[in-house]
Amino acid sequence: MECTWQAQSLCSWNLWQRVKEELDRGHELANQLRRVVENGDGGLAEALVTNILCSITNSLSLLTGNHESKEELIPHMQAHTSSSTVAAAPTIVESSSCDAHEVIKSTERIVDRRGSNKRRKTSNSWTRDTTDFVDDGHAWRKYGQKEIHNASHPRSYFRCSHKYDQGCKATKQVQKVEDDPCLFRITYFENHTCTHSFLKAPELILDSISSSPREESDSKLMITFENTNNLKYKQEHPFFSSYSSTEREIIKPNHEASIQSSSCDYRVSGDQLTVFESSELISGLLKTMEFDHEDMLYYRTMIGYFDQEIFPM
DNA sequence: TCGATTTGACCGAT
DNA sequence: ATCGGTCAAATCGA
Repeated sequence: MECTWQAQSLCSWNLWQRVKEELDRGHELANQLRRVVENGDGGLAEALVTNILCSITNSLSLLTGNHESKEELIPHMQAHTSSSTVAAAPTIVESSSCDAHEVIKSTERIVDRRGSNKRRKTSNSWTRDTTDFVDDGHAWRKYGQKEIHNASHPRSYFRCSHKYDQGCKATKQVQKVEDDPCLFRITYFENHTCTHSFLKAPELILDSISSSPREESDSKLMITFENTNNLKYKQEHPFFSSYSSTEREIIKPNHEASIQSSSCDYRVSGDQLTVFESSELISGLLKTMEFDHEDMLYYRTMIGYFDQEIFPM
């Protein structure tokens, strides 16, 4: 079953603008990353990589209809640009964002503070509704579950696994949506300040899907966001934020690129971005979206930066 | 054995 | 007084 970008109501002009906005942002961030890597600022590079992934994640979320409002997209962290070379970047910073380089001033363990910090403020938080559990690359530890007044579903509480060893303050709450029990509402509080979680994440694999000589002239590139953590459904889910690679290939002009997530595949070919569902690359054709050449260039450039800068040969 | 989850208790905010 | 966020002992499972 195939449908075109224009034919689908979900692919409205506003949606297109938002996807383009995310990809533009990712493109600019990738440019920043290149300059940062050249200057050897590893910390800032890490923050930029995270923001680039936010852009891609948000784009994928928009493309798959897994969104309701812009506020539900993953907010970008504010990467402090100590270097003047990246100061001009038009990075959009959500109100809930926080400094990725923020240093935890005190990691001292508070003894028996149970019940403290109640009714937390909603600032510095963001919500996402999802039907599936897509790993966000962070390690979470469930620390509580509560029946909520006037809610038919309990709320689960998670904290970052590195709360104590690195003082990471990130937490999240997961609760089934009242109107749609198949939907999970995930509310995140505070950004991760841990560095370990950055290394743990599902994999972004640049995977050549064609190896035969015949196909070399028309070689394709697949980028796979693959959850390699074998996470339990009830334990893990959110978004990816880092990666490793098992195979890689430099993107060349006129190549076809595919992106595969745990729930969807995306293929970039010519002026089209094709979306497959449930990782069924061959049989699961669902949506095809038209892009103009400029946008495709942005997308390819961004993918190229991933390969060249994040996965150096 | 050890790390993760469960679940009742605790306690501050409303 | 009630609600909701967190703690921590008990329990589970690899």
